[in-house]
Amino acid sequence: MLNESVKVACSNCHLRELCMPVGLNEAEARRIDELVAHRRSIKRGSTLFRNGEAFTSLFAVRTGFFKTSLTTEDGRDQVTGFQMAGEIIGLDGIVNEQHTCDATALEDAEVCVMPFHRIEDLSREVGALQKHVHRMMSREIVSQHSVMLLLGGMRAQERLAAFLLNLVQRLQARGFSSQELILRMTREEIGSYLGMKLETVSRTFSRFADEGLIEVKQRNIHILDDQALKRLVNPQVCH
Amino acid sequence: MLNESVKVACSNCHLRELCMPVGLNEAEARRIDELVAHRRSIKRGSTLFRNGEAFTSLFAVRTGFFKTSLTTEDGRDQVTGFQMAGEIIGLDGIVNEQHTCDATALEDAEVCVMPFHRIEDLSREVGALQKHVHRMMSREIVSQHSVMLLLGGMRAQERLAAFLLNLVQRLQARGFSSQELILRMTREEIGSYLGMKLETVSRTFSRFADEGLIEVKQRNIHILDDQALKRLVNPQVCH
DNA sequence: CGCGGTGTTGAAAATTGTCAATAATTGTGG
DNA sequence: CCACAATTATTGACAATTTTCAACACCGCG
Repeated sequence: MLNESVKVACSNCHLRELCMPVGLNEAEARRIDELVAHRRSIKRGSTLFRNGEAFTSLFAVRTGFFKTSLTTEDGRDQVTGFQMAGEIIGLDGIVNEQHTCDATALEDAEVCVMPFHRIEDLSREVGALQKHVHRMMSREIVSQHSVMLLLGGMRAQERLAAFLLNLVQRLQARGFSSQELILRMTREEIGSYLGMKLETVSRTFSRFADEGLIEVKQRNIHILDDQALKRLVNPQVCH
Repeated sequence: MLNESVKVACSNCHLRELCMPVGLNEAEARRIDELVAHRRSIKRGSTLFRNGEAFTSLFAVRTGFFKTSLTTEDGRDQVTGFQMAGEIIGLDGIVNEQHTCDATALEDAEVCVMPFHRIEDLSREVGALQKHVHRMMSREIVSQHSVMLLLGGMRAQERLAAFLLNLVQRLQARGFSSQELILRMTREEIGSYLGMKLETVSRTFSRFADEGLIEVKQRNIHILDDQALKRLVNPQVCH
């Protein structure tokens, strides 16, 4: 018979390698379980938080798929990331104790709610957690550097190829196929993230399909030639 | 009579509001002083660290001006940021204990070297430091979101306007003029950061000058109409 | 004074965006 | 369950923006 506290325990969670530190002893693992206050369900299309809301917690995605996005005063919006199971949302809110973007569920989702004061308290005592928090934030910074590389220096084809490869790589780390993927976002959202218009995204998909690199059936993508995609991203290194 | 330990004390540093937590009591302030192992001078054009080097320390810029940049296998490079006095360099290295970019001095510079293990040890004891580290990293993440907005959705004019406004705003926070600035970087480096070619940067400067928004004399920029620049970045909000 | 790095400018080419029409798909309410 | 509306996706033609290539000017420094 399971009670609630067992149900939300990180120590039993199949995602723990993704969102929690590794190599904890049993006592530490038990304390880590206290981090998650509760779970929260978010329906597709609704938001986990919005720009301007008070920041209190980080969120670990348990199931589902999110986007984070900014909306400027003049109505443009920019998708800043897509998050899948095991990834952490909300780091932007720490600096001013206020969220600076919207986090929207692209399919029905569930997150673990981790009050940040608990994370801070506990990471003062559990060195592995402290290290983990630092690494999480640093990883975010590094991965945004890659996005800058993508947005700053690449053409539409290269961007989309890099995007697809990044998605399958993350899906593969979660036990999914490295050839098949279902896009949870629209062409417009992909375009926003990649700095191109939805029509260009669509055309580039079609072009990849024409060239036999992928098969596209709406949001289902079948990767036929991942080597060719990799060569697109990194033209020089063509074996 | 000053000894070395006084000389490198953060508590006496005029930049401490920029790079250190505020509201410390005296005992805490004394401990913070231990963070800085020493100072290091970097000549213009040489690097503070390079991609692949072991990460051991964060660096606070004391004087001078840096860029951070990535170089891809196929030789493209992307400037990921410019750092001035009081700003922190090296957060990218935390995740894999290895730097993932190059940090190059654009003018003769001096940095405070803060071994990261000391930061971690001390932030376990001094809550204000822990908070400060978290806020620094979160701030970096948020400001990169703005860069994504810039690279993803803006045209050349808007990008350059936003870039200039960001620079003067940071300079102003350091007590410099909000109309005059000297660019420490080449047009090519600006272009890399903003995702455009150096020729486009040059043309856009000339266009701003033609329209009376700025005066350009090589790397000296005089901002004549900051309101117009702001309107360029945020077209809708035109008062 | 000349040299190398840096910056400017022009003209043509390439890429991407815009606008518009149409198709496919999904969700909703009868 | 079907039909309709709304959303999402594809494609074409044309326009706008940016890049590329090239020539030349400028500056600082030995």
